Amino acid sequence: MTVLDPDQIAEALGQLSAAPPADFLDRVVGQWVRVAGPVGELYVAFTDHGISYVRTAGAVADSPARFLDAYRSRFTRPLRPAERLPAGLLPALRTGRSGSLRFDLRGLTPFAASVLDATRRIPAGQTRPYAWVAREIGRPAAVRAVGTALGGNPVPILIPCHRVTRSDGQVGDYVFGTAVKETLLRAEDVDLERIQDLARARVFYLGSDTTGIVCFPTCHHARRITAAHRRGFRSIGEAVDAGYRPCQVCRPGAAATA
DNA sequence: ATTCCGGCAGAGC
DNA sequence: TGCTCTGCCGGAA
Repeated sequence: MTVLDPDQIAEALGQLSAAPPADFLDRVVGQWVRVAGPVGELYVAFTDHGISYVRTAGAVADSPARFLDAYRSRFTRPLRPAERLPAGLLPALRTGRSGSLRFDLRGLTPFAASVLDATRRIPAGQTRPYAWVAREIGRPAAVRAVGTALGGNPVPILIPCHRVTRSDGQVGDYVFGTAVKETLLRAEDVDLERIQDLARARVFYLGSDTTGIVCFPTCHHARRITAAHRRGFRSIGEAVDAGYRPCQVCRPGAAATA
């Protein structure tokens, strides 16, 4: 075995510190930008893997310093100002469709990651219940845990947890408060009054008697049902008993086991 | 309508 | 480790 000379070691270390990889900074410290969003401005943090953290910048109290502090306490690392925006960020904010965005969601538990993955698939202008998310990810009884996971969504607005609402027709809670959740949904043309009117009548699903398909009220297909053929249901079981089957697009309930 | 528990994942101790 | 508590809920009473 060769014993290394201390001078050789020092020289080797010197070379290490003198020649870091060109992208070293990007790998260790993320960047942040402030951009216009649907509810005022947003702070957006990202790494070379994708967008990692989003907060609103609307309130006076939500200063850049507070954002940077919040980021540091959650990720235990700093941010530096970005030179340019993450690809696709502005179109995603404009359309509410974040399908092509890259996210850096390392650090989430597998459960939380699957919750966000299901949530991401809810189209703009539509809503799904917490219980729907739970069922989609194969944990139908983890309804409350879904709410907890969404409460920790590091990238709200972009991964649209505001589109997850309560089964009883109420919008439910939200990181930035129920009022902001309502504003976001109205901006996407969700008719909250109609949903609540239906809920008051104990209607949580809508079917078409011409197709025999039953949907969530905000499903793209439900919006096409003409009034004369529209029928409301209190539960999927009630709809199935009436000869309807759940829509395969919005998947409002377990498909009939033929 | 309201209230009350059950289910469950994760954080904190 | 294991135990306890809490939380963007749901459904039954």
